[in-house]
Amino acid sequence: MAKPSASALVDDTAAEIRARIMSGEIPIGAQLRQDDLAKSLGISRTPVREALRQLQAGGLIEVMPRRGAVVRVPAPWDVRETYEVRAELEGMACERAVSRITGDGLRELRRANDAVRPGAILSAGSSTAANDEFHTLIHGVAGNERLAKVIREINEAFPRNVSALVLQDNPRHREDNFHEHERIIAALEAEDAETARREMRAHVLSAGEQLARWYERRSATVFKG
Amino acid sequence: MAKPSASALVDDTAAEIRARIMSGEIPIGAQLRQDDLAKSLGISRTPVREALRQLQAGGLIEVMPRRGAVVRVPAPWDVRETYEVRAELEGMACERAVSRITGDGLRELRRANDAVRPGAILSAGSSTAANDEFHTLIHGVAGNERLAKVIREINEAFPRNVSALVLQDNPRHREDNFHEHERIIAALEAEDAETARREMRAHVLSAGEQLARWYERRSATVFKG
DNA sequence: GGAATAGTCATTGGATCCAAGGATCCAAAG
DNA sequence: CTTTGGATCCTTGGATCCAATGACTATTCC
Repeated sequence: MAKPSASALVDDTAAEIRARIMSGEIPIGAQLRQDDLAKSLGISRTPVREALRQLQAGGLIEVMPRRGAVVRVPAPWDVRETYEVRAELEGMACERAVSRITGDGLRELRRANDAVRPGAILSAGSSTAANDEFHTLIHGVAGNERLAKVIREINEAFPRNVSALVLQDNPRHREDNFHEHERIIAALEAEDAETARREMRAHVLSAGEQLARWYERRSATVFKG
Repeated sequence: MAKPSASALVDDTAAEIRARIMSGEIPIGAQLRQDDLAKSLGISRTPVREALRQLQAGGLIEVMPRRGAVVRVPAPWDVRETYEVRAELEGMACERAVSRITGDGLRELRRANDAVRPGAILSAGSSTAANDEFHTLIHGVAGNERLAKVIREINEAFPRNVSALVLQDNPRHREDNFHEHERIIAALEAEDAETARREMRAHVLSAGEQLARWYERRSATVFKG
């Protein structure tokens, strides 16, 4: 799928702003003033505006007419709904991967997952990186570009650093994560499509539930002050 | 899900251009010059540019840097991939609808489908309209906003008038369509989630196959001259 | 006569300019 | 002291201007 890439500058700008939000450098709920971003990137407001519109289409930010843009604060129910959809799609990808994956593919999955085995020393963010890699590998094997694209777009709806926090703060979740991945690999190896789909689905739903709980706790804290 | 709606003008512009493409007024493969669109809409090029970028994000058009935008010509394999994803999501929606649909909901579905029963007199485009309504009703009942949104976005990737042509030119397909809908309604009424999902999945896949074949015939014709 | 190159043209991309609208702050009145 | 009304300011949205680049054409050389 050849990316037409309308304009290098606008796309780069969008990518840069997205990265800053994903990394938490621009926090959830923060105001995004076009002039600030433009000066911070050394360009004029025009490409910034278009980039913001692109991010809005992805759902990462909200733009109120004449009132500016803010990084969207996901509601817990929205996180749950989104992860239900993602779970379905990742399950589909995993099922499709069963008949397509090779021995090399399985080895790669194991390697990606071993990086986060219980007891491993992890730098900040590396556990989400490994997690992302695991899923991306499966999307690649699934052999459906559109499917991969839709999942990617869904994942861009929420800041990535939050998922990192969820994993970092809870060794228990990290361990669960690891074992869920192991079960998925086992199902792929056994060529059990039904189980592969079910395990992946459960895995994503569980991750979504953790994320939704994190946002619930966050909003409770914010409301109290 | 409150739509932030960044700017009325840009969104309206995007909607207008999208409508023109969907209706076939702007044909597949046509060049889209910003200046023409701007003059045709009585506005400046700025909102047109942003609207085009929005349409590009949806995949309806392709923008090559410095070379302008064209209405994307979907490749048959792309149609098939996309409809596989859509089939999965519509199946999910249908499964979820089983436990949520009411008697009134079932009646509405029957009414929407009866409009296209074999032998009914149909005006141009009304069969796709009825088809769209049938699916939209189910999305509403499924009770997952994000799911409905993702399906909507996927549907916006291909011009709508082509689907209309596919149905209009083939009474046989229209009839098949009607019976597939009937089976889906029956499964919903019987509260058989598994069957509802399977029937909807098959229904969407079949529609996708027809659409892909249409594009195959089209490209064959074009290449011959 | 054909091909290559240079020059012109058309169209997009980015910057700047101007208008419009909402928020905030201050003052005045109840 | 509180509330309401107005004025000012800040930020975004749309229009216009200028630069950059790819396409088309004509001319010249082989």
